[in-house]
Amino acid sequence: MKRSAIHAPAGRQLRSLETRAAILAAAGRVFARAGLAGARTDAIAAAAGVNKALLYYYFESKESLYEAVVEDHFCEFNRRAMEVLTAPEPARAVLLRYVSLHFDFISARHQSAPLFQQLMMTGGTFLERLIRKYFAPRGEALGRLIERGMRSGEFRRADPFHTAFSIVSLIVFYFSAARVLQLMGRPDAYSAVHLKRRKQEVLDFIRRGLFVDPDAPLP
Amino acid sequence: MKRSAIHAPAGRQLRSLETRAAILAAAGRVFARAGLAGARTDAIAAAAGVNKALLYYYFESKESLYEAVVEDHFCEFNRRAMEVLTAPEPARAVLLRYVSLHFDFISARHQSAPLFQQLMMTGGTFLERLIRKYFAPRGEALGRLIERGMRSGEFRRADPFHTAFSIVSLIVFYFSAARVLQLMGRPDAYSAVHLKRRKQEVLDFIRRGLFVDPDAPLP
DNA sequence: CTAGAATTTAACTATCCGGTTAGTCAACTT
DNA sequence: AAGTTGACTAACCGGATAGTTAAATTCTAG
Repeated sequence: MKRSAIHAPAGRQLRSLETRAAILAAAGRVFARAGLAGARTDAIAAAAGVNKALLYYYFESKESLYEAVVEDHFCEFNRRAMEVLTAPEPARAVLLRYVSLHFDFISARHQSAPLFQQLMMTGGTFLERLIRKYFAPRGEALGRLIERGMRSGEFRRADPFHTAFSIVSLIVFYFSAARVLQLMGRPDAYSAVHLKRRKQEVLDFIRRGLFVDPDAPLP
Repeated sequence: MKRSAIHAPAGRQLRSLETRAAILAAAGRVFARAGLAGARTDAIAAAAGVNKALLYYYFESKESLYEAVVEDHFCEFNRRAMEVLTAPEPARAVLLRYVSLHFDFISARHQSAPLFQQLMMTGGTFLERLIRKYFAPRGEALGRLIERGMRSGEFRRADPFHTAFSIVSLIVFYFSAARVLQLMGRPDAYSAVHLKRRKQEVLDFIRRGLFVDPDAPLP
């Protein structure tokens, strides 16, 4: 009997999905380290523990593999981000929760930051598609949240777009510079202690920089 | 008669310097767009309007050409930065001037941000050397300035290292994301109008986020 | 158990690209 | 004027690398 689509995959089918996932994970690691141009397909295959030809069985080309890796990433993040950003609560609380989410998401996946950084410089139609599908909606939602906070008097008046940008900068840049930090004698940027401290600093800086009454407790 | 060293170069010598500079400039453009791995030596030669073999006449390898480009860049910036950072004036004023300098430096050279971004992910001994020579001294000078401001009561108390990091984030990230901005319908991130507005936002955000009395005029 | 589809592999190929070579030409030197 | 040197180029080389092929293996349906 042919296994129907509603059943959980098992046997060969499951194995195949696992292989695919292993390739994606390995590709993520390699692309994060070396970038699209610098990554070697042989290295990806080796890291996944499979033959190189398998890459081309599951994916069309090196580039489409790269795209799958990246899309995977942003898809999940955006789902969670949009949920948080559109919550009908005071803008201050929502913003801080969003910052926390974004920070934790990157913290939990060491490939996230380098992948994102590489991505921003690729250009081309793929980046364009990603932006339309993920960045733009999220950026606009964040912008609307900030505007709402300004109207309600929670945030000081400023350009919402640039404010959103500044917030993202504070979150993301730390991770982009992790390698530099390492060579500057801070080898464990991703350790729990340092992550906690950095997150606190970011939250404080944003509170101070944006909130009308930074020290008021959240409702 | 052999031309003595004190004379300005002329003739063949001058021409040679110009060629070298043309190669460096072209390489800067190509590396900024494509990264070290993505750049093609043929493309660099074509952009410089010279034969590819000339690259190897003036530089040892693609990589050493890349290093020359990058070092050139940071050398000049650091000279100016250290000057500003060590000025014996109120920390508030010095900090804002430093932010302004850094922002303007990147603004004036479109390759600066992508080059820097690429660099941060290369790793290896070259990055290590650059960090020791430029990043670390500058970072420490900035840290000391911030500590001074905290001691004098101009800045709120916080971790000086992370504070420095946040400040740099706010300055740099905007330029790193210029391509993304372009695809999000803000095509002219480097236009005078937008630069001015961004700079103002950064300065405001830093004042609010760090200064004890953000609205006090500078002495 | 077996036919045959799905999955995996070793070995191969075409192309790209960093780097080299051998030599030309114009500018300096004497 | 003759010789020397520095700047530059056309043409080439070979190793690296993305991508292919055809055969082997594994799994499942019947």
